[in-house]
Amino acid sequence: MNKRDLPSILHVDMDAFYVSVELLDRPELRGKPVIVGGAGARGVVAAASYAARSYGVHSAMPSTRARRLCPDAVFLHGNHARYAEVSKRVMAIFGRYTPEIEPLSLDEAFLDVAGTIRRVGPPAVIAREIRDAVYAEENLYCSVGAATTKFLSKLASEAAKPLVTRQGPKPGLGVKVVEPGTELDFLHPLPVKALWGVGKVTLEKLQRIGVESVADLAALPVETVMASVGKASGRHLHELAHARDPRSVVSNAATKSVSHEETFAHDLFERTALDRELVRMSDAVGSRLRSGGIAGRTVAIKVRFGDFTTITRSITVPTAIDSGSEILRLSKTLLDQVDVGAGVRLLGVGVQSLTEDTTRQLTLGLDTQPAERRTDADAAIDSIRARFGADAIGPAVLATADGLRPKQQGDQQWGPDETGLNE
DNA sequence: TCTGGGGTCCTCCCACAT
DNA sequence: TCTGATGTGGGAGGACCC
Repeated sequence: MNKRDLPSILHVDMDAFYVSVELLDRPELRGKPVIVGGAGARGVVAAASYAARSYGVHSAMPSTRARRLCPDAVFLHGNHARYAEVSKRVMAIFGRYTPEIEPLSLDEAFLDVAGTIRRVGPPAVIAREIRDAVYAEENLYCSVGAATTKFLSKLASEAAKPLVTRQGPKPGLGVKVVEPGTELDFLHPLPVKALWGVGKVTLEKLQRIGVESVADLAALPVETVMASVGKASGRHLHELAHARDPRSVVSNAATKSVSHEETFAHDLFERTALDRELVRMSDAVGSRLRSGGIAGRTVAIKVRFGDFTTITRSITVPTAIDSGSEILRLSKTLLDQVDVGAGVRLLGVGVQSLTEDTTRQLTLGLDTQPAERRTDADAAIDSIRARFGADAIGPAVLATADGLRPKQQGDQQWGPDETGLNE
């Protein structure tokens, strides 16, 4: 039997992951509406407990709106490092069943268990065992979908989730298997929005040609769909609507970009203030590149103004860089081209066109400091941070006002916190 | 309603080389 | 030598995902 005759692709999705991890440390909040996210005026909801969801609160919702919908909700700032640590242990549990793991985020992953069936049993049994193991070892629930393709398994895990009702949450299936031969019966009644890649804009385009359900989309000629939403998306969505998805589970996918961006509690108008933020962000991006053993040739900045219009500017250099000072210099050059007089709401720095070759760094004729010395300096910074912690050393320009702590991933994941919560 | 952060992928446009 | 077609890479913006 061909291995794809079995629903051997699993999608495992942790239930309300961030909130559930918080509840491990604060069991007194169980059953209550709890929201993890930015509590400030510009914050958003990262995760909501099922009790909070029954008030209509959902992730990506502005925190101000969530507070209006659910005034009694407990807001927690969140702890990215803690979630990453728990996630690592959960992924290790998956690893006992298959080496073919493709994490999508901290709280979900695809697993290819075709090679596990002989040892453990059919995919439904493997899914149940994984779910039980995660609960037994981490006291966390997850939902598991199993199907012959990636996107069907993802939809299946969604179907296995707890139900949100006005009366409160109801337990879900926990495990949902889409048996081969029943794919279209499962898929076609779903709203077209359920397809991966259909967001607000694409949904509106599809609705204009009369598409509401996946079945509607499948019934159209592919040319009609392509004319509506574009060639690549149209062909892709039409294939998905027929349950065709040849993508396989990719473990160890290479990172394609590293970036750091931040929304400020209040718009910044002064170039000096923006330059200080660039120093922090460039330092953070460089540090993350070096810790991952990668470097990149394209440096990009992102600027969002007070009216929410957003621009990006980028520059590509001949040789890959991973040094904070190099990234800073290029990002400053890019910011020079932007009129920031209108006030900046968000600033970001990123590096793309990544490669693992970090052996050579050139000065590119733009710097007065020899590249070799700068690379040595970066190495020294990295080793001091590794030994004494992230606060131990940092750019001198930041030392007076904000201490030395460099920006780290997840520091301000869900918007600026100006409320003093969790202080 | 008033919109975070970190990513990936797609599309369009332009410049340049062949 | 000039011109158009074509391919490619960079830059920018946008949609979408968690």
